[in-house]
Amino acid sequence: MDRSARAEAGEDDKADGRAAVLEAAARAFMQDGYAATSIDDVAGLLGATKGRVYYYYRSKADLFFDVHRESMRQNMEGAGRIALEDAPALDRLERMVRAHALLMMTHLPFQRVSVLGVEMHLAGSTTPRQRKTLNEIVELRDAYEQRFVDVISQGIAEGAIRPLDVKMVVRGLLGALNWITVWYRPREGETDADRARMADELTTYLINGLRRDEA
Amino acid sequence: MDRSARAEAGEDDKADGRAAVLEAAARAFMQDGYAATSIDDVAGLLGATKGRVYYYYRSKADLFFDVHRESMRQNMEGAGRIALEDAPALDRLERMVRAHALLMMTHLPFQRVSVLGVEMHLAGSTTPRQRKTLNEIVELRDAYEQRFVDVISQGIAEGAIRPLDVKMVVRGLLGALNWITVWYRPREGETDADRARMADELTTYLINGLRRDEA
DNA sequence: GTCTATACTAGGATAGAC
DNA sequence: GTCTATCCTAGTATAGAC
Repeated sequence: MDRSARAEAGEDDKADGRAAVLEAAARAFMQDGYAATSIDDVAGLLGATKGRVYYYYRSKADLFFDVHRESMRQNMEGAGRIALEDAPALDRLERMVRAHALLMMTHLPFQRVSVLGVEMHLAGSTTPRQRKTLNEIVELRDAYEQRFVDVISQGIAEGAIRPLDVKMVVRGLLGALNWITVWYRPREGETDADRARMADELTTYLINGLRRDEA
Repeated sequence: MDRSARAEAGEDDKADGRAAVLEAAARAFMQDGYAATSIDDVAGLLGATKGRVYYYYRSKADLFFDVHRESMRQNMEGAGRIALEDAPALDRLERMVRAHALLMMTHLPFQRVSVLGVEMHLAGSTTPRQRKTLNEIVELRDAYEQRFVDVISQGIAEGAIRPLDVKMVVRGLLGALNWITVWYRPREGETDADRARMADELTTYLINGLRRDEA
């Protein structure tokens, strides 16, 4: 997708190899879960063997972490940044919600793995180095959620959104959206318009519950 | 909790032993995930060894399945049944939503394991017998979701709910509610009232988005 | 960079004593 | 019913050839 952007970067060769491994890992984890996925499975998706995987990543846990980090990056870049634009809060929020919904579908492997949680699979069994990475990821996620909290707070201040428990509502909102990764599977011949329709339907519902009634 | 109800049943001894193992398994799976949980871990929570666990369950997968089945039973019994009562659809729906939210908190170990999914962990590696059980569980879940679909459809017919894509909205609704198992952790000294407040806040938001505007 | 060994361990499952 | 002892496979990670 953003291949052309990186193509001029120079260090493409190494980065591409690594990215390919990461992509394969995301797909494997999505399908079977963390522990049920073997390094052989990941290599298999690449038409390669373990050696390749271990050349780029020193452990399975590191691979897993990187899938999470990448998905957080996608979210921040795709939806989080909208929070900082200059527009009415409710408009921004609506576009953030729609963008997040679409991200869940278009980047399903990464997003599904991320949604199912880090803590779940690596409780305890981490090295200090990995612990640090884990903390970074949690911070990224918190920062992302905070964007939603901020925009909704602004919407309340602007009078477009009724007063409510912002933190609780953000949890509900993101839960509804993240849940997409649980039920969504791309269908044969599905178009962008199909996905847009699903995202719109959800967005309408979730935004509607926030509006200050003015009908 | 429902100890006294079963106390007169007679076959209590065997059932209780089994239930204790199941409870321990739910807690273990919740904490570490399916694959990262060893049978020794489950036994450890009971202050016992493998032997006890294998006496009641023939495999780890069977244990996992039973956690799912139990959580589905809790949902149907606690929230699903409300769908069949005799009252305006929107009233029933509101109570179903609140009940489901509370179930997520009060039965967290079972519910969290269930939410994180069956397919995820046991893709492929199942015996025919287990495959059958798996299908039963999926059917239970579908039947439960259908209750929500039905009630919302009735609400639309009654004119209390605006016309919308019912299936999509149910996915959003249950996603927001199931997500509770991801962020919720019981806090020291937390009361029923605290949990009720959280459930109410979410319920208000999620029901609000469905209402036909009549302000 | 990528492969083919191979070492090493964790953990599911079973047999049989008590 | 519950335990201990044991078998056995799967799968992470590494070493070293190519």
